[in-house]
Amino acid sequence: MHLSPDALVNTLRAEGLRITKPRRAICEVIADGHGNHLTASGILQAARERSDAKINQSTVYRTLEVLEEAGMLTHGHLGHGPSVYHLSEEAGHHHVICDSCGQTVSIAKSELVDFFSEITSRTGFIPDPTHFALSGLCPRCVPTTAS
Amino acid sequence: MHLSPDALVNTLRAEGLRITKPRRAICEVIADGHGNHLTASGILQAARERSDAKINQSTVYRTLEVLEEAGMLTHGHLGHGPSVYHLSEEAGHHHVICDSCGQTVSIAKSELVDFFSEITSRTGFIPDPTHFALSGLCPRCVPTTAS
DNA sequence: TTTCGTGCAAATTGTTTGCAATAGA
DNA sequence: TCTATTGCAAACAATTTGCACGAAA
Repeated sequence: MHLSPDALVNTLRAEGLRITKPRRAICEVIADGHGNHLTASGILQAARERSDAKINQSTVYRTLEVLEEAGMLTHGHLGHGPSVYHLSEEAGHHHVICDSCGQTVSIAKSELVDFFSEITSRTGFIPDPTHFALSGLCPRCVPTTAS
Repeated sequence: MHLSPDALVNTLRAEGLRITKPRRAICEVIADGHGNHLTASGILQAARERSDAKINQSTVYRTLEVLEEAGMLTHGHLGHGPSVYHLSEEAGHHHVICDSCGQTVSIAKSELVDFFSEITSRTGFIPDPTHFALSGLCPRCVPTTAS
């Protein structure tokens, strides 16, 4: 179901890029993090743990960039804080994040098609659901809005 | 139609806060920027131009914070780059931003109610349309998607 | 062997904070 | 007066960049 690290690595190879230890480790972390919203620093940490190579933060950013250009990876913004990354394959959902507690929930892209087609017909824009989060308040954080 | 600077200033006063030259200038800039997406540094620049007082960036941030707490101001994130600010009054719209050229378009909140109520019934989340941007591609930047 | 990719350190950008001086109420 | 607010400078967090070395192809 989920992409294997090799799929990522092979894509890089197919692009004529070199496969290095840091890149391999980063690919593994990303492939492993299925469904999770990984941050650059989280990826760095995890990559360091699983590789004996010395890995630098800038290498992580550069590799993420390369993977994004290859179309394998997508990043999004969940409000404040660092960007989050996940496989493009798994990007078929919309993030909803709680302003108050940070909890996130996903909504399948298929449930948004009506909304998106409406936006397109109204504005001409073609929405990219992989890149934006919808903020709001989760049930737990909704104030007992009396006052 | 649009809020006057005095409305902002008076709100601050009503909260027991002091009215200083920097604050007044910042309120003027915000009230004037109706509909625009102001950034902190843009506000600083404009405030400096219209006031003889020396205004510091940190004062801008602190004043924006105070105005947000007072419910007058809202900030949002349009993907990369700095946060954008506008009057809460004018926040009844959704931002759509082009990933490629940065052009933004607004969609009235009223056109999103169906979508939002669907999200609420599905997830329990209450969306806050003032805080998120929807990214995508504008008509001009849509590739002649043949391949 | 030839470049591409790396680590490192320093630069950038956006934002926040500590603190002593200042100026609203 | 009295304390909220300010300017300043320094701290911070996320990300980017220049550069010489090291290692994939």
